[in-house]
Formats: sequence, structure tokens, C-alpha cells
Amino acid sequence: MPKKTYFHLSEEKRGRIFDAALQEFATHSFSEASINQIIKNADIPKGSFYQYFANKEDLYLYLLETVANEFAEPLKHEQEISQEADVFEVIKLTTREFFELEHIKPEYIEIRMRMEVDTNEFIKKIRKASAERYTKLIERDKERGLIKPDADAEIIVNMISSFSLNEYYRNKPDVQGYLKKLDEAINMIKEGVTVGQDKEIGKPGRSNNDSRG
Amino acid sequence: MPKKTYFHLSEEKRGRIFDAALQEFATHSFSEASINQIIKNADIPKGSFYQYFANKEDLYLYLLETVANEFAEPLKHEQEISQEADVFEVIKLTTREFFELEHIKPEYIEIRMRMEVDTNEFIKKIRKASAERYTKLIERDKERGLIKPDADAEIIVNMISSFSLNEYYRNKPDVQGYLKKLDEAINMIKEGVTVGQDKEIGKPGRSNNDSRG
Amino acid sequence: MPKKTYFHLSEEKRGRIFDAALQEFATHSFSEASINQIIKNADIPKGSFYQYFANKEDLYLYLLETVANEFAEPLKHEQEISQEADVFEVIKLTTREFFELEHIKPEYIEIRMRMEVDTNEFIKKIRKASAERYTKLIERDKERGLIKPDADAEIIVNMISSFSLNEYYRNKPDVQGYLKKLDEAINMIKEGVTVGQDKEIGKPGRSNNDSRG
Amino acid sequence: MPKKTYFHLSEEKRGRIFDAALQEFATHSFSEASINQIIKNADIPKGSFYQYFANKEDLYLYLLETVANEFAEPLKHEQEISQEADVFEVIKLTTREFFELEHIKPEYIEIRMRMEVDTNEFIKKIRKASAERYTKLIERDKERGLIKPDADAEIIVNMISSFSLNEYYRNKPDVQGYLKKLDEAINMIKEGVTVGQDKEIGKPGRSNNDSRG
DNA sequence: TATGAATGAGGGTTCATTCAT
DNA sequence: AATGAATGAACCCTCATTCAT
Repeated sequence: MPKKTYFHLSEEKRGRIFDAALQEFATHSFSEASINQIIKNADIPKGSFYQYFANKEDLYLYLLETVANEFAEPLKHEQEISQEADVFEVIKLTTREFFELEHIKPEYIEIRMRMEVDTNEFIKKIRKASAERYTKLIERDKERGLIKPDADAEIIVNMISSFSLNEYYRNKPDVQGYLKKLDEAINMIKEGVTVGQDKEIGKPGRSNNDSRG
Repeated sequence: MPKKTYFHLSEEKRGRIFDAALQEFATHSFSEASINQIIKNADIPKGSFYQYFANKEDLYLYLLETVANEFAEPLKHEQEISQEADVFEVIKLTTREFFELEHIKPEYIEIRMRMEVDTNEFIKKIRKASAERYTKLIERDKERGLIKPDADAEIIVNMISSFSLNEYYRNKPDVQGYLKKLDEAINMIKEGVTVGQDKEIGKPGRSNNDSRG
Repeated sequence: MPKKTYFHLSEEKRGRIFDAALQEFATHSFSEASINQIIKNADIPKGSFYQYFANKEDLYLYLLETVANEFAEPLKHEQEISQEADVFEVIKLTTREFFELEHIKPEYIEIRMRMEVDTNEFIKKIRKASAERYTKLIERDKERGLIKPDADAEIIVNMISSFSLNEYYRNKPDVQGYLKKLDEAINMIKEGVTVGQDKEIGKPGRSNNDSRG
Repeated sequence: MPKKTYFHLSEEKRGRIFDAALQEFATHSFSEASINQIIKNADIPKGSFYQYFANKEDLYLYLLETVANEFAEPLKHEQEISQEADVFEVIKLTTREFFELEHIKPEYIEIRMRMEVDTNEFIKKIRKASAERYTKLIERDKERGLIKPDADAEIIVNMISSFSLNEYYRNKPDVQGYLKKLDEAINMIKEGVTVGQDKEIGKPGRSNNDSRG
């Protein structure tokens, strides 16, 4: 965690430092990231940096925590959405809402992506907490009779989140394209991709385009 | 590619170098990985290293290629399995067979995992080639009438592979636990997780709280 | 150019570094010169060196520029001397004055000597500028009727400067001996060495086209 | 000096080694020159090199000596030319003849140029011997009454040779241009450049043996 | 004699961190 | 608290030479 001097800084200066760090760690791994680059971009003296943070790792963890919290924090409308919609709708909608947040920077997702290969215990905890919000919704939806009771909630969440990150990373500037793919993926998990017997699909007279409704 | 000197080495020595490199690159990104550490672990003089490899990148690419080939190479029974089974069975069975291969080391998967965040063009190619094997099977299964024609093959493959890597990485020493989760995930994609008959769920005008039920 | 840190150094320390570098580059070509040797002789830590200079080339060019400026800078009395004396007197006198300058170190000439074989564009420019001062004087003296109009100014300057450097280099510690030889060489260029018609210059009634055979 | 094994080599192979070394040392200073490059260009194994030469310096000195001897060796017609012509004609003519020699490679002159900054005692000796041929001719011409008795022979030779090397180096591919400038320079030394009484010598239509007198 | 792998000192450079002002 | 110079370990890589076969 930053030293208290960091929090005594003017918001403007603190922001400069934060943004510079964000950008550096979004584009470089921990050891590739350069303190020199950060202080240069933040336009602060080298000595000052060590007034604010104990060392490189201190800054890094602070960044991760901030980013993770951003992901973990329920969105404005999440509460009300959650009331009626199922977990899948919640994920779709909150993901959309997330990208519409003004203070969410593209770097956040890059860093979140890098967290995946991170073995740091602290990071693991953050990741787990983030997943828990959704596993809880899944359990609720099971009770609601919307989701098969024997479906493993954790697996569902992991599947969606790992795909989501990956896909974002590959589509990078094209958020709309990414959101569309995410929708498709979630739909597959919901409905399955096999043509068949389950779901009563295939039962005579019942198909995708059947007349019920 | 290594120089020919490398291949003239005794199997024991070559193994020492390969393993040391494997371990280093499994636990560090390219720029974090240290040649010094590798030669120390392999117990070879610094000069010798450069007798075997042109430079750090040369070693790295060699490792990647080896790992990628290991993943890309069709397994013993893959051919015959593919004949009758659907793509999902193929994935399940080949993954199992893969882990039963004696020469597959845990580091292989770590490195494969790191490839995901790699922007190197060469790596991208490898990744793509690896995915293509399965997208083709999916297209085949669509024609067989096993998979919904409008399901995007690429998304399916990405979903499975990103989940697979991630899950392996988290379960690390427990391969059996990992394989079980992979099965479950694949089943979910196959069958879907929602309770219900239809597939119209989520379609515009049809929502969770529709009059059914 | 050195970083500003270098110029903030105490004169003593800056001198130590400068002298060490001077000596190294006076006795070695660019690629032969060793930063390690320089910092050892200057007794500064390796890291400090790179606090003062961007890299080896930075130091080298700084040295060259310093040396070149020393050579290019008009001497105290050059201006007034130039007024009346011919180019040859100017060269003789300024060369003498140059060696009387206290801050001129023998290494300067060694480095200047090495510049002769340097193909670096920057060096070429310096060399050219240095020569131009004298070619201009020669052209002036042609107009004054002191020098034959068809004598190639550039050749004269090259002849004197290449001889001068060479001779200094060979006589090295004996500056007086060198100066004497330079005088003789210049006189030869002025008057020629062949036995002929001239050389009773100024004597009434004796000219080029006199009747002696 | 090379080991005897070197001289036992086939002329073809020996030539390959010599040429490769020549090229390397013509384009690089001693420590910049790379044995690796030489054996690669000569297409011989590394171990073999050390069968032929004790070390890098051994090869270098051998090369220098060979080159120096080439410069020192009187040319075919030098003897007869020397009989009647003065030293300046001899220099002009032999320089021309030198460049017409088939076995003289451009690299010879580059290496000769590099010898100038060489402080090696052995090289100094070679250089001196080379100069001596001409100082002797000058002394002879003094006795012949062609050259002023008080002109220092060594200075004359140094002036011409230092200019010659320098000029060749700068004009490099243009040998004709270089030879013309050399002629001019020599003429200046002969006749002088100051306007005196004579000095129409050398002007078109007016030569040493003009009709005057 | 021929070979080419083995060696390690040395090269230039970077960088997080400390410290004196 | 603010500064920026000082530091040295670590980085990747090159190379002449030696040595075992």
C-alpha cells in the first residue's frame, strides 16, 4: 500500500502518477515495467516516487487492488437488474454497463488479463471474490429453477470469465465485436450447441422455431 | 532454432539445458527469464550456451515450437477416435491421452498458458494452427447434424481452450480434478445449463419473466 | 552530449572523468576503447558513468567535439596576425600559439590524428570546417598576389595538415623539434625545393623568365 | 610469423586465408577484426587457424610485413627510371606503376594507412625502410644539383607520403583523381607556391625543358 | 594434422533503490 | 517532504584461445 504521503498529494498529481503506472503495467509485465518510465510520464522526480511507495511491488499491488476493486464493485443498476434477470442477463448487462463507465480505462482490462497468469496470493484472493458475486447468482437461479441443479456454478463462471478476458484481449479495440461474441458464448452455455434430444429439443413438434410462446 | 552443436550434445546434457530453460520460461515472461539462471541450473558455462543457441530469443522460440508441436501433434488414437466420435469426445479423449504421455511436463502447459498473452506473430500463428484442428471437426459435426449450424465454431473452440488452460493452471498438480472439470464444462457447452425446453430464451421479445412456467 | 548531471559535477571529478576518457580514446580506437577502463581510471562507479553520458558514443562525440573546438577556435592573436601576414606565417604562428596554450594536452593531438581515419560523417564535417579557415586565407593571398593563382588551395592545406599531424605524432614529446620541421616543410611548399631560377626573390632584375638556362 | 604448417598449405587455401585476413584487417582495426569472420570467409575450421598462426597478432604482423614489403620492393622499371629521372619523377612514375600491378589490392593501401597510427616497433622499422629508398634518391639529386642542398630529405619524403596516403584514402575509388592531386602536390614541393620570379614552370606549354635559355 | 566444442573474461548497458542535500 | 545523483548487481552477448578427439 502507498505511504500516507501519496494520499496527501493533490488529486491531480496523484492522478498523474496513477495513470502513468496504469499505462506502464498494462503494457508490460511486472519486471518489464520501468519505474523510470512511470516517473517520466508522471513528471515527478525519482526521489519523490519512493516517498509515495515503498518500492515497485508496492505500487503494483496497489494498482492491482484498485483495478480488482473496480471489477468487484457492483455497478449502479446491478442491484435492480439482478432482482429480475437471470445471471446470464446480469453478466451481459453489467459487462455492457462496465464498458460504459467513464472512469474505466482500457488499461484496466489489460491489467486484469495479466492477473490471470499471476501466482501472487493476494491476487488470487481478489480474483476469487470477484467470481463469488456470480456464483451466488447462479445458486439463486438454480433455486429459481432456471439453471440445472447439478451444473457446477464455479465452472460456469470460470468458463465465461476466462473466455471473456481472452476474447476482449484479442478483439481489443473493437468492444462491440467483443460484446457480441460474449453474448453468443453465453447463449451457448445457456442453451447448448448440440442438436438433439435434450431440452426436449427434437421431440416431435418441438424445435427452435416452434410455435410456443 | 538451436545450432547443430546443440543436437550433438549428449542426451543427458541436452536434457539438462532443455529442462532448465523450460523451467525458467514456465515461471517467467520472456524478458524476465534470465539466461544466467538457465546456465546456472543447467550447470554449463555461459560461453557454451551461445555455442548452442544464437541468443535468448532463439532458445525461447525453440521451446515454444517444441511445446506447440507437442500440443499440435495428433495423438496416437486421435485419428481413429475422430472417425466416429464428435468433436467434444475427441477433445476429452485427446486431452486425457495428452496427459498420459510420459514426456509431457507440467511446464509445457505453463508455457502454453503464457503464449495466450503473447503478441508475437510467430506465437499467434502457432495458436491459430492449434485451434484450426478443432474448428474443422466442428464444421464436420455441423454437417453431420450433430451441432447447431449457427453455432460459431471459433467461439466454441476459444471457450473450451481458454477455460481448459485456465483450469489446468489453477488445479495444477491435480490433473484428475482438472479433467473432470473439463468434462463438465464441455458437457455444459454441449447441452446448455438452463432448464427448459426451448432455445428461444433470450431472444428479443421473449424474456425470463414471460408467461410460461 | 553529456547529460546535465555531468556539468553539475565538481570540476575535479569532471576533470578526472574527462582525462580518463581522453587518455583511453587517445590510445584506442572507438571500439577498442573500454568504458570499464575509463571508469576504473576515473575511479567512478559504472552506474555513475551512465548518469553522465548516454552511452559510449555520447562520450566519444563529446570528446571529439571538445578537441575539434580547441583546434577550430581562433587563437588570441590570430585575428591581428592574419591581417598582415600570409597564410603560411599564420599557420606557423598559430601552431606555436596553440602549443603554448596551457590547457592543450598531448592527447588532443592523438585524438585529432585518429580523426583522420574516421569515416564518421560528423567527424568529416569537423575536419572540413577546420580546413576551410586556411583555404580562405589562401584564396585571399592569391588575390593579394602572394600565391600562384593556379595552386590548388585544398591540396596545400591537406599537404600541410597531414604532414603536421604525422610529424607531431612521430616526434611526440619533442614539440620544438616538431615545430622546426613544420617550418621547414612550409618553407619548401612556399619556395619549392628544386634548384632553379627563383629564390633570389626580390632581387632586382631577376624573374621567372630571366634568361639564365 | 605463421607456423610452418601454413606454408605447407596448398597455394589456393593459403590464398583464401590471406585474402580473408587482408579484407578483415583492411576494414577493421586490430581489435575490431574478428578471427571468426576471417575463418568464415576463408572457409576453414577454427581449430585449423591456430594450426597456422600462433594467434591473432601473429597473423596481423604477417599481413603487415607482406604489405610493407610490397611497398618497399622496387618496381620492375624503377631501377632504370631512377637512372635518369629525378626523385619526383620516380615517385610519380612508380606510384603509377604500383597501382597497375595486378597483385596489388586496394586493401593494401587501407592497411598501409592503418599502419600510420600504429605504434608497433616492428611497423616503425618497416615504415622507415620504405622511406629510405627515396631519401637516398634525394641525396643523389642534391649532388646532381637538382635539389637545394639544405632541403631536408626526410621532411620531403614524409610530406609526400603522408599527403599521398591521406589523399588516396579520401579519393578512394578514384585512383586517377588521386594521382592527379599527387602530381600537383609534388609539383608544389618542387617549385613552391609563392609568386616569385620563375614559377611558370609546369604551366602548359612551359616546362622544365622549355626553350628558354 | 584436423577439427569444432568448451571456456570465461570482458564488453556495453539498464535499473530499482539509497542517500545526502 | 522534495530532490536527483550515486550505486552496483544483473542483464545479454562476443571472442580469442584451448583442448579433447
